[in-house]
Amino acid sequence: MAVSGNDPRRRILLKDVAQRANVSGSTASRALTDDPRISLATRLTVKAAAAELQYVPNAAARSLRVRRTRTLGLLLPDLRDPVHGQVASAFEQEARQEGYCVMVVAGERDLVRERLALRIFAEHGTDGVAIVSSVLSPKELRERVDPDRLVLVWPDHRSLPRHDGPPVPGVIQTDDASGVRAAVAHLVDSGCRRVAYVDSGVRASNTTRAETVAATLRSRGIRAPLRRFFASVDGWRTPGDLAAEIAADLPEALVCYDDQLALGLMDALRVLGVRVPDDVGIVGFDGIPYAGISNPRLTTVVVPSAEMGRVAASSLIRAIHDGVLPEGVLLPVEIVVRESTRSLPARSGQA
Amino acid sequence: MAVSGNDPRRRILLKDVAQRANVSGSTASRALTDDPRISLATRLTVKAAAAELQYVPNAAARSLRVRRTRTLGLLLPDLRDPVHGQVASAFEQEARQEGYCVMVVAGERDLVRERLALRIFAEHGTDGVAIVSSVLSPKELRERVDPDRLVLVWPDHRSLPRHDGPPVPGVIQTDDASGVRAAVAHLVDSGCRRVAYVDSGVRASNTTRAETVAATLRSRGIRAPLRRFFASVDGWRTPGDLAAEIAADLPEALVCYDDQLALGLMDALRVLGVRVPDDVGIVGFDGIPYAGISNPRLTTVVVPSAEMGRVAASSLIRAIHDGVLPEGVLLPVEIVVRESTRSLPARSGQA
DNA sequence: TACGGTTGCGCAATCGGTTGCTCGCCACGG
DNA sequence: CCGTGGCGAGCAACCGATTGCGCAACCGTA
Repeated sequence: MAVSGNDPRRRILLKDVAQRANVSGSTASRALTDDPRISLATRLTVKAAAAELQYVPNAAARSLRVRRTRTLGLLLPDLRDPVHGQVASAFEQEARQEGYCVMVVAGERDLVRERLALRIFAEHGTDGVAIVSSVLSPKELRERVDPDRLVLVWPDHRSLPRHDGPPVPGVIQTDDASGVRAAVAHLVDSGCRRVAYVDSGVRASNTTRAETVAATLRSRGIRAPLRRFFASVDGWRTPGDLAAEIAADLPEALVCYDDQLALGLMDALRVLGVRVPDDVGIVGFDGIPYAGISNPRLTTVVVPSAEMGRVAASSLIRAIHDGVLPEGVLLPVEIVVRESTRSLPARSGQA
Repeated sequence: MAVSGNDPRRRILLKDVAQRANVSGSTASRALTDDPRISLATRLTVKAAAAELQYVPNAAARSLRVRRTRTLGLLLPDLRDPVHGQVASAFEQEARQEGYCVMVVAGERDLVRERLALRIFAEHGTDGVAIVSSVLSPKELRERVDPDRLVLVWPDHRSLPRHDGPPVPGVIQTDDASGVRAAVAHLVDSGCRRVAYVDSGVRASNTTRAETVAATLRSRGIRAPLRRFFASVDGWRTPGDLAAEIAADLPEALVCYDDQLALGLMDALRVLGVRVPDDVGIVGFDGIPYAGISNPRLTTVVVPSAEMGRVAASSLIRAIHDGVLPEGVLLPVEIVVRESTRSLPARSGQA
């Protein structure tokens, strides 16, 4: 009565389950998907057989037929970066909860690699694609990927046009401008007038953000032109070099492109004997975990990275089901004041 | 004479390419894979047709037939953690270079989720699976996944038996013990005798590492029993609580389970007015980027995270091709002495 | 001219599920 | 007693690429 066949360790197919349950393959298939046409008794029999045999369906065969893979593509610049790690983590978690799995490619901010990634996604027939901070233009992206199955995640709206207008469908952004304004306002309120902006690099320059800094300063009655520094010029420069340039004519406060830069700068300034916040205030951007435990702790604009990933996944999945892209989202940011900036000057009671 | 069919935007199939090149589907297939049986002329024609039509092969159909997906599964605890981010990044990069793409699942140190991940990998027919620091036992893992297509990556050999023996095939580890010994030796050399070990948690306790600390101390003639602290007991405790416990009877130096813990502890100790390294020395483990720019900069045992990911991927791919698992690898670690520990007291010349 | 050997390519089966359509069976109503 | 309807299940086509086998054309040689 033992049922085990003559095969040693062949993979179990639907056919085997059907045989075990004394039904046809079609019935077995329908039973496993709870097709109402199949009687409850049969359904249970089939499921029991499947469980006993440890049946594992073949996704390739299935998706060949149904033209869906329950797979999402995620393209991001770098998995090492804490922000993108957060985004990827939340994206994957949300996707998994919805029964999707995620194919990840790190494009490394390289045009060729990113295009290749999109092609891989196409070959594998991902049901949807999410793209984080691509170096490809939104236009090109929408050409290469079905725009109805595409969400764009722009934690920093770099290279994406103004985000002040109405939300663009399928685009998930953070309210950077508000964050920058809050940061500058905080600095001005605490008595700083000579505020400079430290950008990541000349090429990847975030002009929009610098402009927001400048505009906010002007709106506070500070007319002096905004000083800008660049963390990288024509390749790379060490934080030390950057710090030296800054220390040569120290502003009262620095707004940095992101926390990583801010933290690196703090370290380099310390080497030069520049004290934070006494000699210069520093504000970061992103709110990475380490900003909360640095010495001094970093004042920063906290971006909801995890939320971005989660929203990206759920929007994408909704788009797949409904066939139409959900409205764009503009996520709020929040400034968290810590030790790297001075508190209000007038009433200098508090530390 | 225009060739364009009557279809609007149907996906291009191999059939279409074949038609365009006036050959059969089989010939088209072989031409695209550079089968030597196909004449050069035909090959070029077919490739030109494919390029013109922007043909994208259907991976599902292909893998259904050839029983290979050129996909690897990567299961790790968490994508947010800098170490795992490094591993994942390097793994993905190496895999991509070899023409494989990666399906990532974060198991969140949860048995159910990890098992589910393995099932997903099975359904999708990943050609191989890499597992980083699973909560599943190596035994169970090898039961659920073809052991010849499985590599285990254990950055911290937690829950994996001794790694002092010969390397186990398919297992990639770091030489933790050497790192710990080096760390303790450094502390003792710089004059510390009352060294304590701060573990991550009671449950996830890394007894092996604590034992190594103890053994090294003994070998240096320090007979006092090793004091141990735990970053989490029955759930969670704040770094502040932990720091308070430690500060109550301050050792001369702390060896921490990892950098994240060490950095958090430094912050909490600072709040309590404990100075590092003057009042207590601190050594971390992992060598995450922030350890190099913290204040004070953290002395730590640097683990080659990226190398682990890279080796994992290349080992796995070799296993897939050769059908047999490459030898296990024990990667060296390196202690980097920075500011969080005092330098040599007596002959304070060399580091 | 006939024949064996190459060379170049096509036919059709195949991978493993899914699904439109059909069919048998049974109960019920006329 | 026969027609009708509904229920449950099976047949066979299909998804799109790969590949074993066979075949035709063409070569050279006797």
